[in-house]
Amino acid sequence: MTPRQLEAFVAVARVLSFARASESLYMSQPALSLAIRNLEEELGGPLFSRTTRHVRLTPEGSALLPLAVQLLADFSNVKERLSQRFKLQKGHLTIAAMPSFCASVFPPILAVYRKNYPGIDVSIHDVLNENVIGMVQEGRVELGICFEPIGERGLFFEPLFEDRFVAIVSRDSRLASKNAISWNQLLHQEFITLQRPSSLRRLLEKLVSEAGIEFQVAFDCHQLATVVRMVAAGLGVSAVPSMLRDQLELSGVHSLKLNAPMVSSSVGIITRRDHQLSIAASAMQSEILALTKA
Amino acid sequence: MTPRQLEAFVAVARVLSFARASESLYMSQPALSLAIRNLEEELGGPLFSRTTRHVRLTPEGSALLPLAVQLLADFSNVKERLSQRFKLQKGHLTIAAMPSFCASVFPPILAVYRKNYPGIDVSIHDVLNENVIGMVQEGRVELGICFEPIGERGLFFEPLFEDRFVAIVSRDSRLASKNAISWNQLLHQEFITLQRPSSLRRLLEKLVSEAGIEFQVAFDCHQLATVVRMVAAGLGVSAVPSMLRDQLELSGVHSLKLNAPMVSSSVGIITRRDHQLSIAASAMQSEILALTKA
DNA sequence: CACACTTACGATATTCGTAAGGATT
DNA sequence: AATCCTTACGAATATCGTAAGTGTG
Repeated sequence: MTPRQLEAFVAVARVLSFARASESLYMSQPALSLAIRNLEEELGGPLFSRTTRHVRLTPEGSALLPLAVQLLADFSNVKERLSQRFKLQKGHLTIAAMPSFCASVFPPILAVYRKNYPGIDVSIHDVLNENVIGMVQEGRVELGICFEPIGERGLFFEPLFEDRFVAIVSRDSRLASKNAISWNQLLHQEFITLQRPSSLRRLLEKLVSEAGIEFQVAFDCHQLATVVRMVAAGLGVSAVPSMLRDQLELSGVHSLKLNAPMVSSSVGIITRRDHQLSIAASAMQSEILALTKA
Repeated sequence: MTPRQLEAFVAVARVLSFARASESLYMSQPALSLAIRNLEEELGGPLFSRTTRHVRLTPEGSALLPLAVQLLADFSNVKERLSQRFKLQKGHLTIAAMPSFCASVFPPILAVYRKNYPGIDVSIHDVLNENVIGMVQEGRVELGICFEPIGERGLFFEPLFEDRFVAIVSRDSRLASKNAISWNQLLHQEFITLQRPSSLRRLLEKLVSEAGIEFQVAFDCHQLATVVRMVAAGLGVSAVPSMLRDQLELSGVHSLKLNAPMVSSSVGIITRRDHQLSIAASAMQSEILALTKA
């Protein structure tokens, strides 16, 4: 019992004529006769009563008709759904990214992606850097955007760009006129940054200690936005990822390049090494690569 | 996209191995490869990611799997249902029969039918003779059992037996010792029968008037059972269809043959002339014929 | 006699199985 | 080296189309 046979059956049942049905099926009338005959033999009895002059449904044929229509519709739906998925007309994508990325370079990328693939729904998990890695490892998301993980097995890291720390100071500060500043100069100011659980704080401490520079934290809090507001209010200075630079200028602080030692970290896309990406995810990966490398 | 291809897909997805799946599908492994390949090409993308050493479902393949399983189950169900219908293992039959038939010869026939085809549910409409004809004409039932209709177009009448009227008298009656009686003798007694809307009454009046015999009704009521009880109580006599004879003896009345003029009517099965019977119905027809002609 | 479905038969397309090839553990 | 999937090619099968047959109105 093939879909083709069911189509033939439905076509004949609709018009009650083998000849007319054969036209709509794009096949010869004898071929249609055989197809119906085979179906009848497989099911075990006649579906039509033919009197060479009239074609009528048997009671069993009447019983089959609605079932066949439903079956064909289901078949067609599944096929269409899968095809759409492959053609990226439908689908779902899960991605985790660290907040700094979500707040800066990600939105315009998402806009382009959504324009190119309007049928793909995207769930974005803006979570801490460590959680990004965890969610990818657990398979809860297909893609993750975070700093390069160290020593994590089973993950593949595709680098996007180097994220350097930039200094931020109040516009009223005497440093605001400068374009660049050294770590030593920066850390002699009142320093404001995030609290310990954050990866930014940990990264900052690790990089700074490796460079042999001492620093003291005057204020720390949870939200990066708060840090920025405090800097803008003249309470102190901070160092934040460079990818936030565009945002910073709008927030009323001034950003400065930090001179050597260059403290930077690689931002990239992580995926599970042993899992193939959905087409929706690999399209997103390509999109991110294209728009950040440029 | 054929059911065979879906079966192949599901089999591979279940065991994640082309080689093992090919065994359970009773086909060679390369043939399975091709089948999957064709399915993938039709749907527009890969369903499995093959690394010559591991076979894994792609996200799209994972999406297809439950759909394919459901589709195959539906397919199988429809096929099984139709086959059962043809094999008379499942089905439904609607039949209308006049009450006298239902009360006498029909139950043992139904018992045999049910024994032979336990999967067929039977809806019996025990309605007045005229309603039997109407229900068949309207297509509400497939079979009808009634007196031979006169002048009804579009119906086919298959005669079963001649139903003669028999006289019934009280066991205490002086007529109870006789085996036969004439209409004249019977109608000189207090006569009890059904009221006018009933076909029995109409038939009785018509036949008797054609024979030129006058008769007077002392009592009439709606239920034949009541008539019988009244006769048994010695209130009078009656004439009822001969097919009820077996029942009558149990009801405490005595039945006698009625001599000429022989008043009889043909009982048979009516069907719509332009409609084919379901297998369940034609089986019932054969059963009735076999068990009443004998 | 004309129309509509069935049967018969040759051609085509699809599917299947065997054999060889390639890649990974 | 062994295992597993793919590719290649010939064979079997199924399906289709043309032509002839059959029964009905």
